[in-house]
Amino acid sequence: MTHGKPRRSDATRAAILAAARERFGVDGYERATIRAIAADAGIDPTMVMRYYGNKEKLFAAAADVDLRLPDLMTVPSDQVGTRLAQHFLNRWEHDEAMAALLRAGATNEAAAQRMREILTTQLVPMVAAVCPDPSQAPTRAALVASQVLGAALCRYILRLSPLAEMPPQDITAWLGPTLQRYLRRV
Amino acid sequence: MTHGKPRRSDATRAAILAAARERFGVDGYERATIRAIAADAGIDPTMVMRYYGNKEKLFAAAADVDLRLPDLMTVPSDQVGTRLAQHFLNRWEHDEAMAALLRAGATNEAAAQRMREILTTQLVPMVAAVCPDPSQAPTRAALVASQVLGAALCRYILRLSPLAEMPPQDITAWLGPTLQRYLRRV
DNA sequence: GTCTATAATTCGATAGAC
DNA sequence: GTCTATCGAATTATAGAC
Repeated sequence: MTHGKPRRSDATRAAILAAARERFGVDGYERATIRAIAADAGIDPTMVMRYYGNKEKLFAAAADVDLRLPDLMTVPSDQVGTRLAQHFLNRWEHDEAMAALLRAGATNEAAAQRMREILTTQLVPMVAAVCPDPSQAPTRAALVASQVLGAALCRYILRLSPLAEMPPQDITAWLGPTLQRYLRRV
Repeated sequence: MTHGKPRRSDATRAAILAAARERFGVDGYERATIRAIAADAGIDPTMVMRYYGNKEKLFAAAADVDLRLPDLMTVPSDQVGTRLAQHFLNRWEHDEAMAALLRAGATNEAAAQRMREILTTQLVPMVAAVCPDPSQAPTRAALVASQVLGAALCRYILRLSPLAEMPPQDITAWLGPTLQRYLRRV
């Protein structure tokens, strides 16, 4: 969301956001401190407050994730499950904001609210486009979320063996048929 | 684990544990305070420290959960998935310690360690008893955990609609085939 | 824009009277 | 066993000098 004129201190703001995503992702909302985030970003803690107002707004900015869901209409209908599993695995591996949101959502109501919004506004419409009966989209999307978030929880947060060490393609092979069923089963 | 002689203040200890399970379950590890737990139990905060030493030990006592897994050997092999889904739904609905452990495990390393122990010592052996190749038990158990924990996360922690409001039997009907595949698919 | 100093809370934990 | 009082540390957030 680029405004008309880029501010001079956008680099500093970006450094703060990167540090915030990492800290919120590793420590969760409560234990991630403004001080630690500022230290990681190499600036003064006061600057964080100046730029983002308070801790809650900083988190909202750090956890403003876009699932970047693919267009499943171009995928053969018997492969949408595997394709979606691939996509989510890739997103989790490369975007720290995903872990930040998940970890914080477990203990912080505002973060949980944001997760519900993201799932409702991004995942549900995509599911509605590929599932047999669009009126079932919220239910099917919630089931997809339950498996995707559960796998991410076990792999990235709890670091449960052997799920934490498995190659992404192995996980995709297991989760693909599950998501396929949640998306398409009549 | 009843010792030889029951102590006089076991009622107080039990009240503390019940309050701790609720607070840890609702607030997570960091935001659940000794003061709030003591207030819920109707006693002095000092007593909590006296009985349990410190916050970490109190949580360990509150989150000492037993999955009470059923003996799936007595269940027809094509129904183990549904039977297991039923069991977990029932456990989540009736034991606050389950939510306490899940919520805390997301932000507290000690709690995550306890979850790994519980899954390794309780779930893996059960899976080994019913899956085709026992050497795959850790992998299959982790997949079962990913779906069960993910569903619990969405339903009880994030309160994601419509999963949060669905009747348990509807959820069982969806998750049963998934768990069946994770347990038995060759 | 940047930093020092500090206000205002809150928490876990302890000492000690009774 | 129970409670009062409090310590010491950590946190978010603000005020204000430069």
